[in-house]
Amino acid sequence: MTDKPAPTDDDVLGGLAPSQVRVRFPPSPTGLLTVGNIRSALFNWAFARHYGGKLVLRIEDTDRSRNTPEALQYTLDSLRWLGLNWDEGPEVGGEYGPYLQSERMDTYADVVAKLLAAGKAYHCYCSQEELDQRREAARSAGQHSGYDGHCRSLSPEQVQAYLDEGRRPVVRLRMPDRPITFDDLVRGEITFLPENLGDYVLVRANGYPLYPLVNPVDDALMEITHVLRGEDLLPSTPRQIALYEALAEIGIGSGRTPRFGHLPFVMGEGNKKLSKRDPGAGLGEYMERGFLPEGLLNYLALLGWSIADDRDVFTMDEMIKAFDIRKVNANAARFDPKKCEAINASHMRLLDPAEYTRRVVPFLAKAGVLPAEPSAEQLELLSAAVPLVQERMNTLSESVEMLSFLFVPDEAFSIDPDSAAKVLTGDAGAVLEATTKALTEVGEWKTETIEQALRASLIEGLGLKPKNAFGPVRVAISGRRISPPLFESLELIGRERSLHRIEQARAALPAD
RNA sequence: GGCCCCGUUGUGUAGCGGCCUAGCACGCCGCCCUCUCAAGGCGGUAGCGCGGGUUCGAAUCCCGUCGGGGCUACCA
Repeated sequence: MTDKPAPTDDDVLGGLAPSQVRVRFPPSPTGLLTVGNIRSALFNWAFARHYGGKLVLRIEDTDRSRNTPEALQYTLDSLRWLGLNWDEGPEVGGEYGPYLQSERMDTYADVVAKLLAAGKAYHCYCSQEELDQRREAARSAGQHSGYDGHCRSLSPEQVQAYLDEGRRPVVRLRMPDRPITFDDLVRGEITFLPENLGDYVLVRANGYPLYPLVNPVDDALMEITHVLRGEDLLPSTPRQIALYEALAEIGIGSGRTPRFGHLPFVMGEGNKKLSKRDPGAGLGEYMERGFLPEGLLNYLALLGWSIADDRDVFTMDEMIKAFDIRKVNANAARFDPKKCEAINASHMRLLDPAEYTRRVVPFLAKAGVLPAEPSAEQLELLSAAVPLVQERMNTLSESVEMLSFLFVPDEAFSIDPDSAAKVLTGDAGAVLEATTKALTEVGEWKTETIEQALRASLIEGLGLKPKNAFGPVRVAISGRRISPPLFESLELIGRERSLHRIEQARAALPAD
């Protein structure tokens, strides 16, 4: 039996050699990157790396005031932090530059002139009011509300009349009068009928080029082969295809219409697309909270894609190897902060301890626990402590409160009041007294000997349950009820400081 | 309103006509381990939106329906 043929790479590549793949990520540097943006960037990156093609970073800054140099730099830094490196674009150059649209205005003007000369585009003199009026009329008649083609074939006299009225025209693309069908890489075949595709504006009356013009023009000129982007752009795809075809006919660009793949939305709470103002949407939060780039990326990859049916933690190298745009899901996914953390935590545990140490230093420094450049001793202590906390943390920043008691000088050491109230009650006195005695008598100051001494003294000697025996000691030396393992912690702190802290805690005990 | 996309447990997914009395992960609940918290182990909870077809057989194919979302700018 012959079923439908199994999809092959060639269905995606369409005759291209893998290394000819050129994809792009075109952020508009208007602020921060959102997790949705990042997911798009990630899929493009993984796609390019999978085939050994190129990832182009193009900055879509045609929109005036919203863009600042700082925002651009922040965007670049963010991508670097994530490790989503690009082959062409700002800071790395390339054959197809410039990569900032604001520096390509001459190109757009030139393309528009050619489009106009070839009759692919035309001037439209309709005023906003006239447009609104006719659109409203069409809409209430249950018709499509796109442009009605009013200025498609104006006579020279009519044009002159409009000009005499002082009207300034926009430029519209002449849409073909036939259905436009394309085979979406994630959704399959999609068709739009011509009656729903009005001629759209390429250039504003003030001469300013618009996104629907510059985006496809740059894709054509930069010879982009695959466009992977959010599904919000799906409805504008047939218009872009029409532009590509017009450009091809007048010899601009590669002449090849790229393949499209529309990625599902990343949604937030409720049922709306995650917008940049939603909490949890911006990359900044994740950086500050100490997410690992590989953890965040791994989670984001799971939103619409999966590497296997029984596994969801993987490295970016594994993703590159396995990534397949055809296996991307078409339905919108909700961002789940809990799972994002869980995946990140898995990567935290996977980290080499030395690497964990290196990465956690900035967080300890920021919290004032360590200097920006810790001493050799401090680093040694940190290295010894990392294995104790590594598997207990979801994010790097959480490590701070788990580790600070090791570094804080005695005079600055304090006990969490809540923990003290619950554990350091009057009858903890006996426990601490016995602890002091036992610890004083410990021979070699090692985890094992410490544990032995305390168990003998508190469990066997005082007949306490482990929880009740060690709780007060834990709070006394770490300041919190939740801490790294106790005996190891005692070893790291050293006998002097341990005894000192226990004395402090005894002194602070409520008298009863 | 019009056009388009989407629809498997709470969430993310696996599933591409029989392997599904639907797998995995997160979450949640319980148990074990245990010096706290984690980690780890074991078990549990909960799903194919609905209705028609097609077929010996449908989560899988078709149609309809309902629901959700997007687009509908001289923003990007």
